Amino acid sequence: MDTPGPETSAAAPSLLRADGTPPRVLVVDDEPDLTEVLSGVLRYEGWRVRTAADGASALAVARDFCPDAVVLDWMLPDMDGLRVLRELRAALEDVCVLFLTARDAVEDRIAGITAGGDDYVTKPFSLEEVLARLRGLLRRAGMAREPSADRLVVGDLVMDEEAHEVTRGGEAIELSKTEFELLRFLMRNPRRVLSKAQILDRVWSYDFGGQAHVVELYISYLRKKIDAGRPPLIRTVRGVGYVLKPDAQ
Amino acid sequence: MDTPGPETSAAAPSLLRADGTPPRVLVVDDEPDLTEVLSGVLRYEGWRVRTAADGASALAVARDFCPDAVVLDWMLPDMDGLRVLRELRAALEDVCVLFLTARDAVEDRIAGITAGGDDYVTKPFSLEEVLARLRGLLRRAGMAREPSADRLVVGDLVMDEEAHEVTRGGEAIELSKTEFELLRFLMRNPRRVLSKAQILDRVWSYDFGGQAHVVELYISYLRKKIDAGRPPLIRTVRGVGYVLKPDAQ
DNA sequence: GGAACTTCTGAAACGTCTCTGAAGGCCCCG
DNA sequence: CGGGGCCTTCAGAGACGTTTCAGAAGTTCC
Repeated sequence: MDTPGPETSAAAPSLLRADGTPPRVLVVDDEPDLTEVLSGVLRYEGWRVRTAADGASALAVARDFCPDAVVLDWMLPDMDGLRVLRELRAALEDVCVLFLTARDAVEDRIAGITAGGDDYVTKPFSLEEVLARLRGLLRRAGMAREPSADRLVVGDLVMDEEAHEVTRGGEAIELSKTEFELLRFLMRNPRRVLSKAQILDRVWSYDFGGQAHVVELYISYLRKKIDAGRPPLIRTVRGVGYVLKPDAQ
Repeated sequence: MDTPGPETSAAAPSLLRADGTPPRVLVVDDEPDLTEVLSGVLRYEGWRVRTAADGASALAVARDFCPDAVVLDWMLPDMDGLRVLRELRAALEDVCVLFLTARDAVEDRIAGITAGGDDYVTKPFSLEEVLARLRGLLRRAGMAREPSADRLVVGDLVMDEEAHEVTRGGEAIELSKTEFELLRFLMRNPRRVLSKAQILDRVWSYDFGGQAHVVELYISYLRKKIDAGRPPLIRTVRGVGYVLKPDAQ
């Protein structure tokens, strides 16, 4: 694994608690690799992070740490997710929970539990997906700093994350799910060169074995839809990666 | 599968007390799962929430908390619903009560009791149903902020929640109960992509074990009735969910 | 008790998306 | 000017998500 990916919020966090301190998140999973990567990226994005490997220690840490959000594996060695959720709720007033779960397992049991402000993501997931969900969770819980935090703008290119809508110069652009996530990552890091490895790490699932070639392919898809005929926003930096920036060099 | 429970009122609560603070609700049920989910959604919708698991503690909390509304299970371990209702009324001046009851049991007795301004819902219910009833209760009790709070409009599609009426371009549209609730949820979250899991959580009963396939089916029913021949309001966002939005673009 | 309607299941057809492989173009360097 | 990387694009196969149909089970109403 390499350095944590860059992100707008590292420079200017879009979310803050009422008291002005960075938001706190507790990551609970029994795979060290996963908590490792997740907490690395989250820290880089300006979150205060703590981790736990099982339900019991998660609850202990939660009581002490008072996180705003919890990223919680549904399958833990000592307790099932439902019980952890219930005890978390009992211990903390307003905590958002983002579940991590296997695609095939217990999906229906989770439905019904996420009814509040909670959310869940199925494994394998991309980091961008988790980050986007987490941001959404906190935004909806009233921790947004700016009301328009879900509106990304680069030049005349505009993305509405909630509506899953992209326009350039007012004209709507249809994107597939992967194209959308790639563009979101680019738009969250404007004027910053992103390597293919970084993009692969963020936009594709962590267990994706594929080559960097996919990134090139999807960049070309995006160009066709976004830059077609217009001044290009997506630039190639040969041997390094790609940048998204408005024409002013 | 995916995203959390958005709701218009989270961003801009449609109900407020006279003093500008959020409305207060007390949830009384002896099933922790149920109070869990209910209080989660209600909190998310901008209510102040307290819970109780039996009649005695419900009364104790009520005296201290002074809720505007009470969601009350008709079958509690220690007292029957009638007695709790009577004591609530004695303790609090203007409180609305929403009963939760089994479909087969005592329906006629409850019907007589709710004659006041109260209401009831039979188990199993959908969250949307409970939320709608609660909103109705408070609105009728004079806590509505906007007079048109029960009129949802998206493009030329109009829903009158109270009258259970839907029109598009002035033309009346007949919907079944499930179709109506699905459309209501969509109309309460216009221009926001809702995942099938979210929709399932809100519109179908909490004990519904079914798959997301039902959502797709009912979306297709709605399209047939609402979008037939006209510019489509219901859009599919592949791999993510569905959005309701006027053709704008 | 039957008719109309609603709700949900299962299966098949369809379309789109995602990724692989291969060919060709561009750029930089020798 | 030629060669080797790197990048872009095309074409296609398979996987996946969505829509639709048909029908069974349950409900409501007369």
